[in-house]
Amino acid sequence: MLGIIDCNNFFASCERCFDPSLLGKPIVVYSNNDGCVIARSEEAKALGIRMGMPAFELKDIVKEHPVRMFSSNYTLYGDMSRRIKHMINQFSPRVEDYSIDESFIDLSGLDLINLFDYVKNMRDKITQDSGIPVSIGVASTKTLAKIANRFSKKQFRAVGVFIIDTESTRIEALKATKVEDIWMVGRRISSKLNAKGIFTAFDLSNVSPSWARTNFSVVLEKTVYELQGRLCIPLEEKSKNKQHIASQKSFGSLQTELEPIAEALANYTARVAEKLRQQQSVAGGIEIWLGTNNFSKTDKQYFPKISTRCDIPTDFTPYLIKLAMEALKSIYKTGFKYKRVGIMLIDIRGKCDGTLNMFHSVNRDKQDKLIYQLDRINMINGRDTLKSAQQGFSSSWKMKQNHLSRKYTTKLSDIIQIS
DNA sequence: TCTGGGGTCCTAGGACCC
DNA sequence: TCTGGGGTCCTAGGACCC
Repeated sequence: MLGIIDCNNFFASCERCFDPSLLGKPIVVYSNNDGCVIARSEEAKALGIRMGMPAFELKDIVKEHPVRMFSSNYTLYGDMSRRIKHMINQFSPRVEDYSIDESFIDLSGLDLINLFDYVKNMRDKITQDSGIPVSIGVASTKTLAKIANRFSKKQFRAVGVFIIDTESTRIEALKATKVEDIWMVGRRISSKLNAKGIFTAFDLSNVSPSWARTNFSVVLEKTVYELQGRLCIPLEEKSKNKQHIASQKSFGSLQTELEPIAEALANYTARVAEKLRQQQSVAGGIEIWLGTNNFSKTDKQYFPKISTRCDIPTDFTPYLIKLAMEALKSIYKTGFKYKRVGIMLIDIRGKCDGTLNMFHSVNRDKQDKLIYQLDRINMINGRDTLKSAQQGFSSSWKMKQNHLSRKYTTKLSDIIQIS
């Protein structure tokens, strides 16, 4: 058996955790730029606030009801996530870190008679000790465990645990689940399934896996097997290194000049390079893109993209920034109102198996020592204490965060930065 | 006026090899 | 008039996840 532990309304719960006056109140957490809703408390859901709802559509609801709004505070959520994962590790030797608010756990070897007690205790303890309510679904496959988790939230909220451990429970759960609510079945696939007369998870569990593969994909084939109780998607304990590392953000206001866009891009490049070094990799190239506001009906649209290669695979921020600046200049054109810029590191590989260029004489040791000291200084003193001049000091491009909460759980230097 | 950001895997088609 | 068969690698786009 395996389980999935999922934090309820995670971002909203994190905000509430540090402000008891928010108990029982509708809370929403906004995306970057305070653009749209990405998390809601139960009370907010009850008011009809939908996931992804643009902020301006909330205006009327907010007038009528005291909705508390928050800009997303990933420093806080990331740290809470780290704490909860630490607790989860006390309950199972094998854990897969699946997302910021979800973990799969191996529950094999537990006597079935005690399974419920064990999981229930785990759920209560984590909820109590972290201050974030969690729900646990348990079954023989990941796909079924996800369905069990939905049940634990919907039908068995007070308990917070649901286990699919008998054939009759499995069938009952599948019959009560629509295809669009199955993990790995999105909007496109579910509407195609509906057109073929398949509406519930139970319907889908009765098709032949090879039919699913022929008519859809190997992904849906695995889903069918997993609904039948046959494990196809194993637990992955070791988190793999990223193959792409990207950063893109919408500007706080539309930009027309090159300079602020270049400054923003230099900052995003510094971020992705930092992440690259954290996983001890180097990148063989970069991809840069630029975009106008695609929601606008009147603005001229322009979405250029370009990729370039490094002379030798590298993790050296100044070099990557230089490359990014050259790429940006080659796609930037005047006469457009730009909404976002982004960078992706591509062709990522381990630092040690990076290829050398026999015609290139860069002193890598020197670069490594320099960037190591930069990372060290920034870790101790706070992000961007030491940075590239190209990253600049202007703020015209920076995102809107008008409802940001405190970084309650992390270092002083971070807290000082927001004030 | 105002609509997020960061990922993965799979597949089809093109370009190339012998 | 009639022109093979078996591969690999790369890329772009689609679908999905949180």
